[in-house]
Amino acid sequence: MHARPLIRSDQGHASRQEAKERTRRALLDGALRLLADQSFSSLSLREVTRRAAIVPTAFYRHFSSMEELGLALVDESVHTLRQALRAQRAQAQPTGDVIRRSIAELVRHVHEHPLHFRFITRERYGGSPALRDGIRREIQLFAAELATDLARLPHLDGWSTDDLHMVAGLIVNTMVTNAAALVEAPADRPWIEAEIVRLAEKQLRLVMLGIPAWRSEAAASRSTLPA
Amino acid sequence: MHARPLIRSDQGHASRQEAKERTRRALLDGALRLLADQSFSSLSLREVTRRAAIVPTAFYRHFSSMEELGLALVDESVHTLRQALRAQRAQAQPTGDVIRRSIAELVRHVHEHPLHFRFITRERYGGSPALRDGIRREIQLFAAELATDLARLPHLDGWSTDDLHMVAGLIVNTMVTNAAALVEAPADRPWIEAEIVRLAEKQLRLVMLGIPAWRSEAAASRSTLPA
DNA sequence: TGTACATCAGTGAACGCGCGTTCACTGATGTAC
DNA sequence: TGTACATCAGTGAACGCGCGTTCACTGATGTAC
Repeated sequence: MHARPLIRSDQGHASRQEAKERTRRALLDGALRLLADQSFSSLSLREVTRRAAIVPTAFYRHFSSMEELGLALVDESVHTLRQALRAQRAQAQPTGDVIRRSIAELVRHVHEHPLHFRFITRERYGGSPALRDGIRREIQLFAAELATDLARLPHLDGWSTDDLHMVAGLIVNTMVTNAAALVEAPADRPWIEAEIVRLAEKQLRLVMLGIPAWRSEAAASRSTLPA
Repeated sequence: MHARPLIRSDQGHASRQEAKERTRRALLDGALRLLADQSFSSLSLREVTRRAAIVPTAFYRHFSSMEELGLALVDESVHTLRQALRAQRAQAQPTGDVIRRSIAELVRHVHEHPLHFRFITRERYGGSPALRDGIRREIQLFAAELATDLARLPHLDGWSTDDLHMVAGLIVNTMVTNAAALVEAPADRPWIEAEIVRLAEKQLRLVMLGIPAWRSEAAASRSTLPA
């Protein structure tokens, strides 16, 4: 009948809890490795637990369903990418070749976390509604952050919020599509990858060239209209 | 021991053969309807035959495997789209608002064949290697056809083949990504769809505005270099 | 035209298999006193 | 510090189910003569 103590002794450290965390990671990593070769919807709970070297029923100590595990994978896949892009933006002085540097960072990241990228790419449209929604939301978040950054560029002052979101969407779509092409490219023929990178750079440069023209068009139509 | 006759009487018409064709269609259509709610990899042979109202084993009279059925679906999904775009191109005089008209055609087509589009969108990255490859090939074909058309525009004479493919790739990627967003948009909230269309139009217009700038940049760098 | 035979789309029983989930359990780790 | 009890991650047997594929079959349609 005693109430359970609210304050735990902090000397016991975390042996049990650490072991649990290690198993959880083994489940996530095992799933991620299996997802290199198949879609999430065809991934079975038993396959994942086999990879993690636990019995199927122990799965439920960590996730209440495969879908919950899938959402955890979306979270961590997108989280690593967002961290990387934030880091890059922090050091972003617009010195010269911004486009080439952004793409180089994306390529580096795709190489560093190929399984995360493959997972996101595959499930962006192919997954369950919950997975798709999670990924869509994260991509929109990227676009929103990019729009905020764009708003600070001298080229784009005076642009409406709507136009900023439009161009951010175009850039993010182009990056995501090319990243998907990159991650699906056969690893044994590196020149294919180089070709994708080269074309992606050109595409983004073309978009950038459109920006000043758009601005003057908008300014022109604004100046001919009554306030 | 008689050789079987090489020339068949052509009066028997096609009753049996017609019935077989009807069952084949029932399999394809049943699969397509089921694919509105799930990915191809999680679609079972027995589900498909249930929809087509035949016994599972009869499936093999029409396809040797589910993968073969999947490839047939890719073929016919992309075929209808290519026909539509060819038709539009045939009547294409560059009168005024080309972008708005192209997008309107795409939207019309997405509405007319939603199941085909959803299937292509989902399997473009999520499917088996064979499906992905089939879809990738078809999209590249679109881009190549568009590049050929672009080469005829007065704006773009003097562009290199490589640059034409680059800009065609950018346009096709933007169209495909926006078409995917369209087909995944909730049908009960039509303003979301209108918003996607509006932004897609702006994005393509921005790309078009970049084209003259690109050309002069290329021309400039060419004129400063030795032939 | 009529008959005898060939073709073949679809049937239905059967198989072995991997699946998700239930349940009662074990035994090491953590906590109260 | 030592003891008695609580917690809980992981175990292992068992279940019912849908799956892909095999096989021998049926009977309507098509063909030869």
